[in-house]
Amino acid sequence: MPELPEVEVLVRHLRRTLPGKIVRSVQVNRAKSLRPTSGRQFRLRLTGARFTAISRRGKYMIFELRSRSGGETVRLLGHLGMTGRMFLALKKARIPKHAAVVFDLGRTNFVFEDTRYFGRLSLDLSAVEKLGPEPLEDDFTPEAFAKELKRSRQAIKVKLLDQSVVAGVGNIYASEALFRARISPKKAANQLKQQRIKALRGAIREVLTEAIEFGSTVPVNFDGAKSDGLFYFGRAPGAPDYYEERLRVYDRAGKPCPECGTPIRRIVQAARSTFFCPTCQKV
DNA sequence: CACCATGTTCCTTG
DNA sequence: CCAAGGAACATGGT
Repeated sequence: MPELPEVEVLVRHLRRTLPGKIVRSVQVNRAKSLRPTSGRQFRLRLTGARFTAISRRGKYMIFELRSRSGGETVRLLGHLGMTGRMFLALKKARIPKHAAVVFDLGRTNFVFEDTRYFGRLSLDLSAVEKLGPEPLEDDFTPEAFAKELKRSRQAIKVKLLDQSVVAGVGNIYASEALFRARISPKKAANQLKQQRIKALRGAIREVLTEAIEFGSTVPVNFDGAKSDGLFYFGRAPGAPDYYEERLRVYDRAGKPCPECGTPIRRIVQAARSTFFCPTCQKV
C-alpha cells in the first residue's frame, strides 16, 4: 500500500476508529516485524493500553497509547514496507495468513498484515529522527531542498527516494513528480537549476496532494481484502473522470505519453524501475 | 524456470 | 568521515 499518500489516508481512517479502544491482548505471530523490540517487551508494554492518537511522519505511522496505569504515554512506530496493511476486523473474520501482529480490542481485532514482512511495528521510534522535511509542510522550502540536492551527484530520481532529503516520496510518486516537472530522472541532483528545483518541489507537493485526495474518495475496504489494487491504479465508482489515468508514467512503459504521445520508457536506477517520457523530460 | 513488485538497512568499496 | 552501489530481507504474481 505504501507511500506518503497511502499512509496518510490510512492514518485518517484509523483516527476515526482506533482512539479509545483498549488492547486486551496482543498476538505476535512474527517477532521479526517488531525489530528491535522483543515480543515479550511489546506485549508487556501494550497490553491494557488505550489508543489515544495517530499521526504520520513520512511513510511512518505513529500510534500513541496511554498505559494501563494511566501515567505514561506509549508510542508505537509503524511502517508498511512494501505490502503492509493495517485494519480493524470483526472477531469472527478470518485472520490473514501473513498477519504479523493482532491486537485484541474486545469487539474487534486490529490487524497488521504484511505478506513480504518488510514492514515494522515497533517501540523504537529512532527511525523518524533521520527523516528529512515533510513535503507538504512549510519547512520543505525550495532553499532547503536545493541545499540537499547540491550535495549529491546521484541521479535525481534516486535522490528523491532518499528519505533524509524529503520524507515520504517513493518509487511511484518519484517518477510521477519528475514527469510533471519535466525533469529527466537521470539528471544529476547537483546539476539542477534553482528554477527546476522549485518546479520539482511544486510537482512533488501536487502529486502527493492529489493522491491523498484521490485516496480519500476511494472506499477502502478495512475488512482487509484487497484494499490497494483500487487505490493505486483504479478509480472509485463515481469518482471524477480526471482520476481515471491518475498515474501518467508509472508502470506505463510503451504506452503513449499523455502530453506528446512518445512511448513511455522504463529504465532501471538503483535496482528500481523508473518510468519517464524521453521527449518531455529532457532537462 | 525467469523476472517483476509501493521499502529500508547493512555491508563494501572508493 | 562521506557518497554510492549492491545485496539482503521475503512472498507472491505473471
